[in-house]
Amino acid sequence: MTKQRAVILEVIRSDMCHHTADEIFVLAKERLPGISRATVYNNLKVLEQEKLIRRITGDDASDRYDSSYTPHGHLICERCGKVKDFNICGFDTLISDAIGSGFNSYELKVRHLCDACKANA
Amino acid sequence: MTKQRAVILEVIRSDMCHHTADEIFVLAKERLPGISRATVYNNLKVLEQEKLIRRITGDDASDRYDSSYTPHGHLICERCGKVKDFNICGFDTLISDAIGSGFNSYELKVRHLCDACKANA
DNA sequence: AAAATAAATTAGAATCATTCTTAATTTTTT
DNA sequence: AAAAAATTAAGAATGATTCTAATTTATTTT
Repeated sequence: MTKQRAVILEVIRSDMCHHTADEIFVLAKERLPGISRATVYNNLKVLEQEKLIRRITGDDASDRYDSSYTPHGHLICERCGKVKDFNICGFDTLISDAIGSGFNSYELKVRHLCDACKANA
Repeated sequence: MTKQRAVILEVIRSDMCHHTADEIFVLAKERLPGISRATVYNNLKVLEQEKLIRRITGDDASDRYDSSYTPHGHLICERCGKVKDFNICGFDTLISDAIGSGFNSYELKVRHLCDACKANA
């Protein structure tokens, strides 16, 4: 656990939002001005392998990172793009009923219109 | 509905797999040798807006396209990247229980190791 | 049907996220 | 402290997708 890796993990944990790699790079740079983009990408990969964070693929081009590895749902507003977490009980059971056991993880994205966007639609 | 668009849709429908844009380009080119990559990308976007196909974001770099717009699960092999469909009954109910009604669509990806990859692991 | 307008297509350049390469630096082991 | 291994930095390379400008095709108007 190098100091670069520690800062990257802290950045991800210090905020409920799901940042992109580039946002994480900018935020890490504030604390470690010499840090390089490659280091951010390398460590994001390492941290995900170690199950300390989770990579989620949104609707836009760049991936985002979640401070929790435990799978859960992501509620994505189709208008403003905001991502909110949500939990579903009995979900693992439902999936293994459908496909049999032996899956490694899942990602669930639900698209909707958030309250704010619904208000001025 | 231009002939290019028709061919692209046919390519997607003629096969159970979920092709990447580039694969669709190559297959469309067999029937329409002059077709350009930009046309494929443009039409994939149009076809998705018209809910004739669905774009799915796999684990690898390029998106894939599904001949069915109706939401269902995708089973993705972590090693070879192959995508298989699966259906989950009672899923819509489960989601609306968790987040309330009013969602527009969802995407569910489950990661596993396919039989072929499990065999020579 | 000809002219005018609008929409779609093509080819390739541009972009953007991510990965790769190589050298320098830091950490760990002996 | 010397040697070996791992990590980092900087920027070049890659690869998927989007953009641009010119051309072609389709549609509408006269």
